Amino acid sequence: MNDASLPKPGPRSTYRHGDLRRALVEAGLALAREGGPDAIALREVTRRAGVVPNAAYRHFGSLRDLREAVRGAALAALARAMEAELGTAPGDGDALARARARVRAVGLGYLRFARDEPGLFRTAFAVDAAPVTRPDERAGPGGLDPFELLGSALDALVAAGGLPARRRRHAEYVAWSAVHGYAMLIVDGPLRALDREGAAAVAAHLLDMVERGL
Amino acid sequence: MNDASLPKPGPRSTYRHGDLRRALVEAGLALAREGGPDAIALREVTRRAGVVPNAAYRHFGSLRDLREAVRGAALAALARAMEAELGTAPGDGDALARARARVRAVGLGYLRFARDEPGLFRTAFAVDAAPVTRPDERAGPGGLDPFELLGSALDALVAAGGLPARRRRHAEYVAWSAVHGYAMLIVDGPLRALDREGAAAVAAHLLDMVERGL
DNA sequence: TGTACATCAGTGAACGCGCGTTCACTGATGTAC
DNA sequence: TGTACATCAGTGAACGCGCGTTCACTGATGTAC
Repeated sequence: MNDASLPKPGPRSTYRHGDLRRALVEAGLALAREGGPDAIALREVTRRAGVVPNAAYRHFGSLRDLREAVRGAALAALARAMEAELGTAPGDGDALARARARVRAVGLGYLRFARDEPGLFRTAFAVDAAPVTRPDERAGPGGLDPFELLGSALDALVAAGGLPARRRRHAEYVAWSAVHGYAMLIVDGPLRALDREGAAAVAAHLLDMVERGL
Repeated sequence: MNDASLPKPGPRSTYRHGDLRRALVEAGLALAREGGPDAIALREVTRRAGVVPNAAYRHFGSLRDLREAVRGAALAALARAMEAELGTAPGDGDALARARARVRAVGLGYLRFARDEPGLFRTAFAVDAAPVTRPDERAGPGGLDPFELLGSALDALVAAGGLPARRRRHAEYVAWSAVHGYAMLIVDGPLRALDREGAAAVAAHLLDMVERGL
């Protein structure tokens, strides 16, 4: 959070903060991690950043804008988790097997993030009347946001002959729905009670169904 | 809301309310319908019920309890929508076709409710640290809650030979996840932008996938 | 049938809280001369 | 290299708000005699 790029550690010695915008988003992420999207309060965020409440208004027009920035950062964290899982997908086998493995990895990364960071996951998909984030704010290191990562894995699957092109269009929404729903039920909902291995087994069945169903 | 069982219409003429508990839950449902679970505020609920704020404490121990009651009522409304859709499922064809149609109806009812009542839908699945509702509070007229309706449709599918018994266990979660995820993405999320017929087409594909994938 | 009384659902007033946002300010920083 | 100055990021104090919850109360209702 307070990384080495800030002028000095501890209580600020310089009058200016240095990188307050970033610090506010980081504090917002920490709150979201702990308590979900509703836990992001302007006063608490500035408190954690060691700054007076209205200082936030130099960087965000309103609480809403701050929340939106935090939401973008949560989406970027999700994208990062998906990319990490993609990185472990096997590179051997034929093109079709590799493409299938990548689609599966996208789903697994999504589910892993939901399980490990429920607060951030909920934040990433929080309702907000004006859901506009700058594309680069919600992308992972590869420059793609979570939805685009899925899209590109499906494109590769089509190219490898694993998915008829005419099914491509809805495939995106259908696959996403299945994985998203499971994530929600685990994170939020009635499936919270499932133990770790039960959850993993259901996840495997779910991804099987998506593969078969596409 | 104020139905004929209440002593008199308009401003209360009698000192006692008559059925305040019910009136509070109804007012909570109205708020949830308009603004989702977070819109359920004790003061606003009592205001709408025409009663002083602390009157609510005769019927609920805290705001949390009131919210939980409203959540149960939202689940019951969902169950009602699913039962309504089940009522339109074709009764002709062989047992297998009928069982399939019923599973599909369960999914369609769920999606229809999510589309028509997004606020109630979100309320029905709102996180709350102590998620305990009395079973009869969340059931539809048939006495089953939404999850049990799905379960019974799947049982019938197994009985009709449409689903291998060994797949029964996870089928519940897998099917639910797919439908729930789509509902969430439509209600809350990035798929809000889909128009009505696009949404219906994707829904059909999704249910196809579930049928095939099970 | 009439009266005294206990019950308890709803009243009225007040509490302290954290919130988002506003205003006029101040003083560290970087730039122009 | 040194000085005057404009900029603007963060300060300090205050606002009004709606919230959940508490307390002591009151008076309509139903019951016992």
